[in-house]
Amino acid sequence: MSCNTEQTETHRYCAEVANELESRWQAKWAADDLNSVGNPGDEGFDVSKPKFYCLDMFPYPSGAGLHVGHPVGYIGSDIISRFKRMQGFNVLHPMGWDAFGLPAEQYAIETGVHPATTTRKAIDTFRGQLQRIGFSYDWSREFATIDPEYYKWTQWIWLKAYDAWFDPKAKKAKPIATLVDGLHTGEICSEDGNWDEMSEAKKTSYINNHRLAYLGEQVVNWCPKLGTVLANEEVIDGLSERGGFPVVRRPLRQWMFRITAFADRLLEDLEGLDWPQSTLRMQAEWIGRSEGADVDFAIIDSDDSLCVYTTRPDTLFGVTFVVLAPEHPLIKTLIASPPDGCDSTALKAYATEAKNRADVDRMADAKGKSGVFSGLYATNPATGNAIPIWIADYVLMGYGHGAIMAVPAHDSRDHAFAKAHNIPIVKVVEPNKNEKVADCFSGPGVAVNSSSDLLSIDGLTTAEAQQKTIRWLEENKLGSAKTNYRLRDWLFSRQRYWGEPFPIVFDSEGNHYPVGEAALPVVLPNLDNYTPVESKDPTPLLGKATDWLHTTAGEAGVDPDILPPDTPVTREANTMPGWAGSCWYEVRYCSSNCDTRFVDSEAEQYWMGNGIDLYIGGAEHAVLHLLYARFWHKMLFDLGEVSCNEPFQKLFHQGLLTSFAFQRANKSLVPTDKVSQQGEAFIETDTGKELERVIAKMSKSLKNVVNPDDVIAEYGADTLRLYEMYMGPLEASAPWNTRDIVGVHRFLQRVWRLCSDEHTGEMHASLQEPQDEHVERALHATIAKVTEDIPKLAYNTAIASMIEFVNSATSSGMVTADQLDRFVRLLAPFAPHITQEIYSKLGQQGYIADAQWPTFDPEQLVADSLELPVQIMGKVRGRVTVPAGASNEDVEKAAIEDPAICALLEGLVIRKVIIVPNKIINIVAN
RNA sequence: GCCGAAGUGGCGGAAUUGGCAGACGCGCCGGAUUCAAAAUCCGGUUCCCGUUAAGGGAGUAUGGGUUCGAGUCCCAUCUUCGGUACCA
Repeated sequence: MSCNTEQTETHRYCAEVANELESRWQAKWAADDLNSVGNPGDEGFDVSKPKFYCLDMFPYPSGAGLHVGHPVGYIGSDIISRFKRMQGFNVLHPMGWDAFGLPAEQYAIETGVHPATTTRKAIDTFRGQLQRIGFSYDWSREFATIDPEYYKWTQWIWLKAYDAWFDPKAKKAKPIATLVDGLHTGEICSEDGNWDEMSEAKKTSYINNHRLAYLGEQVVNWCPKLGTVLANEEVIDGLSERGGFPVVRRPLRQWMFRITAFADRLLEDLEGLDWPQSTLRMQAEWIGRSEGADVDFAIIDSDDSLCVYTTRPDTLFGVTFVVLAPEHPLIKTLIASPPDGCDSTALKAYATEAKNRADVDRMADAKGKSGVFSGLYATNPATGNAIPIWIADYVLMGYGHGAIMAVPAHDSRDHAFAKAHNIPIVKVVEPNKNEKVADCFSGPGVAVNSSSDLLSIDGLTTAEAQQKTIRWLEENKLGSAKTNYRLRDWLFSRQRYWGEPFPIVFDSEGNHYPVGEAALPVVLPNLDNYTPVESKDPTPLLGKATDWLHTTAGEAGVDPDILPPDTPVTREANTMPGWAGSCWYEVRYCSSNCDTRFVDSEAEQYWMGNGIDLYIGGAEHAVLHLLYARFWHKMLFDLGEVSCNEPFQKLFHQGLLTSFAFQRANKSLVPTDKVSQQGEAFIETDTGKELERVIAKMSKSLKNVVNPDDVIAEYGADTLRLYEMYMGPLEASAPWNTRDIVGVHRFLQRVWRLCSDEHTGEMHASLQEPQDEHVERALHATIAKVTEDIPKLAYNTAIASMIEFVNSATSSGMVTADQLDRFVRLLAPFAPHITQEIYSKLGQQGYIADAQWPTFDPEQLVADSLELPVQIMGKVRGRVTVPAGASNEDVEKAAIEDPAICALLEGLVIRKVIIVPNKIINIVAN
């Protein structure tokens, strides 16, 4: 791509020219703080202007640096940010770093270098790469989640949650003091008896059990290899999401978030968000609200009863057995004193095995439906029949009550179990007519065989039967309506090193006390050795920092009114998970440098009003990050700390950038550097065998990663930006194809040539000539198209229309300076550097980023005459030209009288003529 | 298994509410320029038939349907990708 070899075309736009002018302008923009936006109250900040907060999901800076897939979304957000700014918005467009978390720590363990060092280095690399692409980020707002000035406030927010409870009546979070007050005045009734008569210890425990951030004993996913517990969301098929190591389940005391209290609001508030449908659905399914009933089953020959949850109370008459999860508390009793018919040895073996089995094994025989009979029977409350109680691992302890009523005729899992263990199957729902039915019908229908002395629901539809059954259950104190959620409380402790420490300490009796605000941040201590403690028992890594760990209440900053300063205390040795920092970063950007509060209120109200206007990021965060961040935001909103209920008003997922990869006949993949092309065929260098070219993710192992630095060196950043946006729709994934880049590069060359002479570098004299009407019309059409496409993020078609304009303007050879000026403004959001250069060459002062967005005249879009296709029986047979605004009669006349059409119509009878104004004419004739 | 999205030339992809399928780019073919090449510029490029041309036919995963007219709407099937996995 060298352009200096040829004397005559020294001034052609090429890599050297692009790189020179791009670096020059970037330096100038940085020196002038072009992209610093300021806040309300700052000098020169015009609050009357509308705001546009456009946020990218901040990256996790890895040692490998950026590849070309990373900037796709960033370019997309940069274009609309620049566009909005030119339209007169105050635009907030920040960037920062999500820098705590497992990958950095794993990398540090491998290299032996402290994660702070490697992470800071990775951040510098990322920043440098991003800056070279020419984004309009306000870098003055940059921060990393590992900055103590930032995680101070992460800890502060956690303390807010620690110091809050969820009022179920008001359906909102409130300070914990309101709970204490309410209990004291009797406004709130404690389930544990009269508040004022409770012991101090009991009161404390009650309060602790109502905090939004609470210490809970949970069966956790412990990963011995990673040396940490993981959230349910971080475990996939029984293996850790990161690393793919086995995960076992064991009980542990951990910090939890009461996210389930917000389940309803997290679900309901999805409505009204401008998000991709698929993501809304995924969130809703993750929350998994279901409506049904709790039903009590009395155990025969016992005073105990069993509570089960069902979504199909209408099938109560079809319950032929009850199943308990292997972890169900009743099983301990069973093993201790086994009833007749109970093989306690088998039961014990089954329960123990199921408990210790990783979920992956448990699921491996999902179809198998193993189980043991308990020896006990329960009474079906509707029929009075005795039904057996079984223990089986297809019932999970973590959902409902860890026990189910089994309806084998109408639930496929119960059906499989009943078949395997010879349990009767009783049909109680008749499908609606004309409905295809498998041997186990689980849809709604009409109740049958559902009558007894106690209750009758025969003939009722499923919905009616459910209502009647629930009413009956409630009247007879046998159960009640119940709503359940799949969502569980959020496990928030990790045993790893590289995370935010919890601002909390324990006394010798294990009571916990918050660190006072003045003592924040609780700084992560330095460790010489952060290799995880690989063990059967969870052991936090910070336990090794003994000097830090053992301290006094005063030293730690605990309020002396709560605990005397000289009390020896132990710090919490767990750290927060990688998600913590990204739960509120969008708020911090409003005033990144504020050191008196987690965010400046005025700035927050201005920028976050109605939420972030556009949030762009990968679909892989559809559930976890977005759910967690919404939860934190709602908590802060309830507590009056932020001004809106939902942080992300509009969400957009950019597509995945894929790359070519090469596959052997056995589907194994070959690294790209071991492949050579011979004609149409791709050959593996080592074996000489032919390979198939397929599309795959970019990955180091496949050696199909493309580095943006290389692309910029060869074509310039403007070309990279244009190419990535021109590949296809922003939301679609597309394969990177180096060969195609030259297309948009040529486009920029033509833009350059439109302005100046390639031989002399001088501006074209013709720029002064009178304007060409066709070029002017084409320009208006292009302005209209681009203005319409950018808000839709339809950048590929916007670029196509600009290419069309340049092509037609080039061939006409008649472009004025004024037209060129308007055109480069149009192109500026996409290619900010070359357009800035031309803008300046045209004699404009200042920066194109601050220029006004060009406007178009709708009248210029209307042509004088139209060429319309004429169809006969739906096939295009000719075309006629009619003046714009011609009446339907005139158009029909023109079509029928057209000689070519006339000839084809010979011998046919015209039945009908359909005219779609300005579109088409169709003649129905036979 | 269930849920969701998608399937258009050699390739990436265009195509308001049903209205000229293949915009734009790549690649390829031809031409100009050049001693030559690269670069650039101009023209062509869905497939099939037609020596060329005029012209004709087929065509948006597959098979049906609705309509004057279907890439777009309806039904069934296939394939790919994403999510989810005993949630009672």
